[in-house]
Amino acid sequence: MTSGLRAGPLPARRTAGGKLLAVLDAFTRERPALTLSEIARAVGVPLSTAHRLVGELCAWGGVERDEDGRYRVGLRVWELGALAPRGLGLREVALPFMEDLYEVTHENVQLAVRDGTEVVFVERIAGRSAVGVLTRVGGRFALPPTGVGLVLLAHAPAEVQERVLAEPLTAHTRHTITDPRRLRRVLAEVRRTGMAISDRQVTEDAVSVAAPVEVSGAVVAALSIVVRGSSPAAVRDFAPGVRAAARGIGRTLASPGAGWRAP
Amino acid sequence: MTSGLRAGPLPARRTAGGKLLAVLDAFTRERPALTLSEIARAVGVPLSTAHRLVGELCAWGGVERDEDGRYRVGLRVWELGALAPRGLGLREVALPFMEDLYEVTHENVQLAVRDGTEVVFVERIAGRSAVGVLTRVGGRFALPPTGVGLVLLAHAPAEVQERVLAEPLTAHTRHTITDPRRLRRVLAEVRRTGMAISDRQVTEDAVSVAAPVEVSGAVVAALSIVVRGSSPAAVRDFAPGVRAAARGIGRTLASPGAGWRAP
DNA sequence: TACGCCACTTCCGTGTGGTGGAAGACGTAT
DNA sequence: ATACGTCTTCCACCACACGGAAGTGGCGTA
Repeated sequence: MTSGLRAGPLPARRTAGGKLLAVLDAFTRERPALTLSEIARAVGVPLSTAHRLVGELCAWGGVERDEDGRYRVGLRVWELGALAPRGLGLREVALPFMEDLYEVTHENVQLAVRDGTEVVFVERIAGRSAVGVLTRVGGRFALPPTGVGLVLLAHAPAEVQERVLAEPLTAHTRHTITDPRRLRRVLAEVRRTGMAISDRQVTEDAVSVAAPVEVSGAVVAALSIVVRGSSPAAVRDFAPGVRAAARGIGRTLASPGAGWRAP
Repeated sequence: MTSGLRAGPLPARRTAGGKLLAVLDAFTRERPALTLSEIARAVGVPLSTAHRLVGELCAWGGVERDEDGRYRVGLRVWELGALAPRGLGLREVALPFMEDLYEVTHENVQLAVRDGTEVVFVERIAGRSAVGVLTRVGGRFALPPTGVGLVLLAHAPAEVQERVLAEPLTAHTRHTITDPRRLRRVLAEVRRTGMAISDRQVTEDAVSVAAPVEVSGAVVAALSIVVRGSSPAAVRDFAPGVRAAARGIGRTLASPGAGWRAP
């Protein structure tokens, strides 16, 4: 294989197209509605340039204007996103299995994929009685502290693992693993057992158990259950169910020639 | 208000950014995976130009490469789409109401918004026993023949209604309304009764009843139930439930300062 | 092994269209 | 009235997007 076009780091050059995409990047979960001036500031271009960029996106449907004159992400982007195999495609296959799991446990059920050195949550079923979790559909989080993240990291390319292990591990609670050597041992354990347990690494009262979704040997996603608890024992009983559901999703993805391959 | 930046028709000029967006447009539900050559052909640019455009999108995360070397819509687009208020935002609010409706009826429940002169389906709950429908989440359809479309069209700006009425109405079945004057009368009826019934206008065996989702007087979406049947009587009993659920969604959208305004 | 074909990748000189300063319109607070 | 902030339009300059051409690698055929 040649060097090829792979997902790289951030767009370095300030090209015309890069700026257009930078405009979209300006929208976040915290700031989903922006004025033109805010966009110009975020992208780092003069107002007139931002005006032209936004005009282009607006004509295409990538951003929409509400009646306050502020801009929001447009329907066209959502529509395109529905074509992303790791987004809606994955969700559609996984949802029935997740619902079964929720029916049995009535706890939070989460589905996530890896993007670079982060988890992206693709779907979540949350009960009212279930423990509150920080994550949202479409949201990101660091890999090491989450159950799904441990699974995805354990089966990630060595290069990704080293990149994560090289940087300091931020502690969210006093149970968060911050020692790289300990994390290495945990990852080996995850590979050996085919599941991961995150014990109060994200919040003080939540424990999760996660399992890999495999398609022809490659781990493409991870499924987990999050419960209130203070030790791995809180989720042990759920492990077989999570693993079974994850395998079911993987099997369904592999079967119907829906073009599912590893990223 | 000045002329301002509003969503316009297709991007006319072949600008740098326009081509970048055109690359994304090349992906459809029918062709969700494309080779570089296919993209170049679809966009109408030389291979070398396509290569650069795709490289830029790839670095950003807008497209991803599977191991066959083909390109697919990337996770970043899906993630951004999750910020679209009329996409995931709407879905999150509406889903509980839709599930309630499904629980009671066990028929297809659909949520849609209008984009230009088409409906875009935002969410759908389908039972196994329910009648088969053509629509998918993220899919588009003409306004006049569908229940949700009638509702959205009836409450659309006059300019949009005239644009739809000016063009010939394509018949999907022998029940599809093709006479503009009759459509006008139906739309008036929809406004008067606060609901729409589509009687076998899309397929020969399906009838649907739809109701508007209103936020502070503006219709932002439409909710419907689709059942097997051969006359409006098949859905009459469901109408109150659909209207109630639609009102519930509208109320929830309006309440929590989640920034919901008319498009 | 040699050849042809196809899909992809890289390079670089040309000229097109992206750029951003400036000026004006509009609304709102002082 | 005056000042400020936001948005919109215009246009001359020159960076950088463009695409032809040449090179690479894989695969099937002879």
